[in-house]
Amino acid sequence: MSDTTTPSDTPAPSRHFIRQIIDRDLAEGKNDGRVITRFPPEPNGYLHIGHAKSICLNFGLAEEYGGQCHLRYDDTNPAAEEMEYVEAIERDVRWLGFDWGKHHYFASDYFEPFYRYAEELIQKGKAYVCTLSPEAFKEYRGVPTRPGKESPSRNRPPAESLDLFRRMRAGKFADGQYVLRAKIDMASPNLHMRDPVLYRIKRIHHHRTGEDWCIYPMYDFAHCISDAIEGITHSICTLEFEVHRPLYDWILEQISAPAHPQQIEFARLNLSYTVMSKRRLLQLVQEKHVAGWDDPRMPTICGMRRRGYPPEAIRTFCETIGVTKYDSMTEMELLEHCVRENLNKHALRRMAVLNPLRVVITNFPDTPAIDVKAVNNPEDTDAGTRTMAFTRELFIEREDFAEEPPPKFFRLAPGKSVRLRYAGFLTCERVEHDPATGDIAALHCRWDPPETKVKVKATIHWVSADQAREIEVRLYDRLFTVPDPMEVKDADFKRHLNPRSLSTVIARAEPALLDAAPGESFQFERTGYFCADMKDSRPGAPVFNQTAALKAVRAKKG
RNA sequence: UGCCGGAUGGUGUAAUGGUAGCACAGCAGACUCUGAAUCUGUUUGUCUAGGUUCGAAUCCUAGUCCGGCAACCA
Repeated sequence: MSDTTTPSDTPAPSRHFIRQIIDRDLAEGKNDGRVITRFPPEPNGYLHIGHAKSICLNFGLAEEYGGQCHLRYDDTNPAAEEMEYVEAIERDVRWLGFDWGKHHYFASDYFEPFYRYAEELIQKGKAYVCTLSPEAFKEYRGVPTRPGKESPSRNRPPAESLDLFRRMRAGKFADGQYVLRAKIDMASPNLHMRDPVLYRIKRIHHHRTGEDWCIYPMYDFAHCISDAIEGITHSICTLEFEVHRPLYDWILEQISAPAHPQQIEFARLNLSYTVMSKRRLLQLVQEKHVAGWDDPRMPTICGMRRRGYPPEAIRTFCETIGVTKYDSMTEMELLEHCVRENLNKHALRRMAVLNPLRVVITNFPDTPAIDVKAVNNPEDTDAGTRTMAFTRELFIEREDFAEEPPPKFFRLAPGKSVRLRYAGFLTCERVEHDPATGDIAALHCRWDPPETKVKVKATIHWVSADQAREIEVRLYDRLFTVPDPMEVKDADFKRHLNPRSLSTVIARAEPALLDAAPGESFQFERTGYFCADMKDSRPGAPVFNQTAALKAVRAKKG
């Protein structure tokens, strides 16, 4: 993919708090000046725009400081993890414009080291095999305001725990029968320090290690060690892991870890009019509220790709929103602004009429057609021009005509004139109604060539009725009707689903649009940005997804 | 009633003891063969109360409010 980002696309990077931490570390000579980050998705769902923020942060920081960013799958719980997701994640990260080079890892690659570190912990008396039932475990843990109780297993001699742990690995016990726990402090005000579970028994097929293991490490145990093994310097995660940091540090202090990375937390992205959790997105897919993970209405990376959002625009957005430590809700308008800003510069202009109204030119010259020259992109002279056939019968947008125009209506009305983009002027002489329905069936108009001096306040787009071809166009509105579908806890977010988030129309398009390559973006003049769908387009028969509408002042002013 | 974190216009952010700035959104205007884009102007802000200081968004104290934490999830 070409990098079309120009300096003006990208705001001057703010020295957000993570950059400041790294600057300070570098100044102090920490980590021998290395900056190694990682993006650690769990392969149990598709990536969304919130992940894009993390990807841009981690890969961006590595790039910026001449370091390295590892792509690592946090695949320590095989319950919902699948290779399908692994492949989708790679495609999405690459499409966003980032490259992990040879640094492509799986936490499951470290199952053996994890196990050895667990044994080390047991031998040091810092971990024990606990035989409490899950119910008892919960009760012993206590609540935030009350300390927990120590498990009877807590003082089990290391040798005995070691034996038990080895038998856990060997499959001698039932799922959930025993767990390995860290021996920390049952009275800690931080629940995560109350002898947290390190390993559990789960006989589940793992997407990479198959049936090799029946015990799997927990996130807290696996993540810090993975970071240490890979020599990560700055382990950047979201705010909810803040309370896990003492445990991250505790584990690395107890074992003979090769390094001790620094965990730094930032606020995850919230975007208005959508939801941002894999669980809820999965629900939308499974319950068929959308057509799949890559439905263009989804906030997933693949959905946005299909929608026609350029990766550069997403990266600009991620830089623009900044990085902080407090929860916020970013307005969808900002993302759309970044998308339009990019597409305005790069998308070729074409004409398509979404809701056609027939126009018959009463004084058309005695010729089948007149060739008119149209500019492909006024923002980019290199994009050249094209020729369009202007004919006696046209289609114009139904909303560009008003039989009884409201005040400040600039477009066509009985007796009024309007400019046709690149093709002279139209003056409405007669309105033809459908005798049965009374609907406007056609307009009979006088035409004046471009060189005529006609005073008009608007220019409208058009297509030749003979030459235009029918194309399927999908128009999108926001997925939800409210800015924060999750605002009311425990309520069903799906009740805010917008029933009109998708509408399909058959539009009339200028012939040049038929050649659109899947994934290619255009501006339909005066209408919006549209992208030829990558899945449903056929050669010569593209299907267009609306990427974003043009800002429509006319809606307000009549 | 516990612990951790946080609070700057409508929204997202910057300013790290020295003129509260930028972007989005809004509004108004200019320009325009896209009512787009572009350009110009503009409304709106430091959670509260004390304190330190010549000077506080920034430091201190107390309070208020918000978020996270009680999976053998990540």
